[in-house]
Amino acid sequence: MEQIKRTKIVDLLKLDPAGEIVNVKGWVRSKRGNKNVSFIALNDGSTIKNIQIVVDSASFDESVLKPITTGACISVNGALVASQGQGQTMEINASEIQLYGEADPNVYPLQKKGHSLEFLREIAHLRPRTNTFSAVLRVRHAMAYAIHKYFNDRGFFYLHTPIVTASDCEGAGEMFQVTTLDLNAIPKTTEGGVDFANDFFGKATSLTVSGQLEGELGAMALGAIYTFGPTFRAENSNTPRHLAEFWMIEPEVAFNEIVENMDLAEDFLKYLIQYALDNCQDDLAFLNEMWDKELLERLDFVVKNKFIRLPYTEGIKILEEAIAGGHKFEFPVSWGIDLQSEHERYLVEKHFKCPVILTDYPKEIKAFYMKQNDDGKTVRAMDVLFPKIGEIIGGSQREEDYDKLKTRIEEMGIPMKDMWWYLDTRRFGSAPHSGFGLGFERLLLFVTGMGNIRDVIPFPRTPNNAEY
RNA sequence: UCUUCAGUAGCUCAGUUGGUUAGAGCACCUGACUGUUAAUCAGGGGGUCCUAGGUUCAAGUCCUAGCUGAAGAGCCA
Repeated sequence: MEQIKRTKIVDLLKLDPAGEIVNVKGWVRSKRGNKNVSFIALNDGSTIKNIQIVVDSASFDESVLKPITTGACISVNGALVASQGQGQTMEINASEIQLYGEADPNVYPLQKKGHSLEFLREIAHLRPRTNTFSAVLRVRHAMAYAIHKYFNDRGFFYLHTPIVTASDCEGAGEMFQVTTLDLNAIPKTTEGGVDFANDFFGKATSLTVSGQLEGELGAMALGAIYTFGPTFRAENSNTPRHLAEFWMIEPEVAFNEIVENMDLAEDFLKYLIQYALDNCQDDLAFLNEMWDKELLERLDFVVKNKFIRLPYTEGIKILEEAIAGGHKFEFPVSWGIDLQSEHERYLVEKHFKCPVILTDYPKEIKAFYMKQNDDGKTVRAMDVLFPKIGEIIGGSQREEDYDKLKTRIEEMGIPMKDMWWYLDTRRFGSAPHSGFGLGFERLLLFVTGMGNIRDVIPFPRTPNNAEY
């Protein structure tokens, strides 16, 4: 086969189809035709679009064409010409075809017809070859890039916080233990507990549930930082919105107060969504057509409208008025409750029909590190609530006062021995600062319109599932 | 973890108040067709009805337990 430099399909489609000889390599999506001519829809992952390969049967031996089935990988040399057919502007008249790898149709699980997402989850090693997952994964990449670009352009520094952590008080849920101890012969202390003195780190360690506390250390030196890495929660959560391993973005900014934190969160989300609209048109158009007919409309709406900013106390009033007006909730509403999903959904989807930033929650239902308001009852928390997916961002202004923070830690029974380094930020050169956490896969749920979080990460980790 | 629903061909599903040999579409194989668009047309092969018990003359269908998946809830991002 003649050696010609390969052109990706995404680049090919920008060329003038004037008969230039090109090479494409990719995976066969379908082959159809008659005894005179065959049409191969070829995809190489560079775009959701296929290139049509036209094969004149007279020019090729049947033994060459037969193994070219759905899923096979081939390399094609041929002339890039304007298409005679209706469905595409250009196509390649094949002159040479090389088979890289066949895909026995009797056992290859992907067909040219559609599959259920549940079935595709069982073949996570092959599902990136489908239109839906390749589109989702390209959008995922674009969002990861846009996140780095957003922060870099604004002078934030990317801080790498540890994945293995010794603090068990990050306060965000159950943790996975990390150990090299022999689980069949666990050493015990004289009191009967596990003796971690001989463990790898000499103490109990876990996988991180949040990089926030370390992020604060960075912000108090570099001014503005963000983290973007994997986090782990050993919660037995079986929902379309939870993963045991997921990626989180956590910006932290010195001197920002709660309003500036809200400004940052809103601007950041709108930037990312606009970036997707500008750079992932083909993939979003496909997802809109295939899975969620209101996707583009919804993305456009979020970019164009101001988020509602609402104190928790006002939110409770609205919910109480709704009840007075005859609306039925499963859970009761009163000041001090943690809002249930149905309450958040009412505010976002029924009352405002717009993203909502809820602020100033009762301190009892929020984490120890949030800055206490002067009313003595609430803290400067902010949750960004989105239609369809609920809480997409959780954040706050942090308590910068050493004594107030220490008191709160004691009140909540958090072991002080693990917190000394965190408290040092308030002992030495403390300053107001704020930050938030954005769940990367929750963002992707919203941007792609997919309904289940297991379908926006290549290899989902959920309770009872760590295949691949 | 709780509640609800589901599990029948490779995939998506139908299968009546329990009643002959369990069906369809797609996929696959064979053939037809001079340019198709998830091509079309004709024919063919393909089943541990999730598993284990139970009720019954008779179970894909009813009951019990388990396994798996999904949706809702809790927790949260």
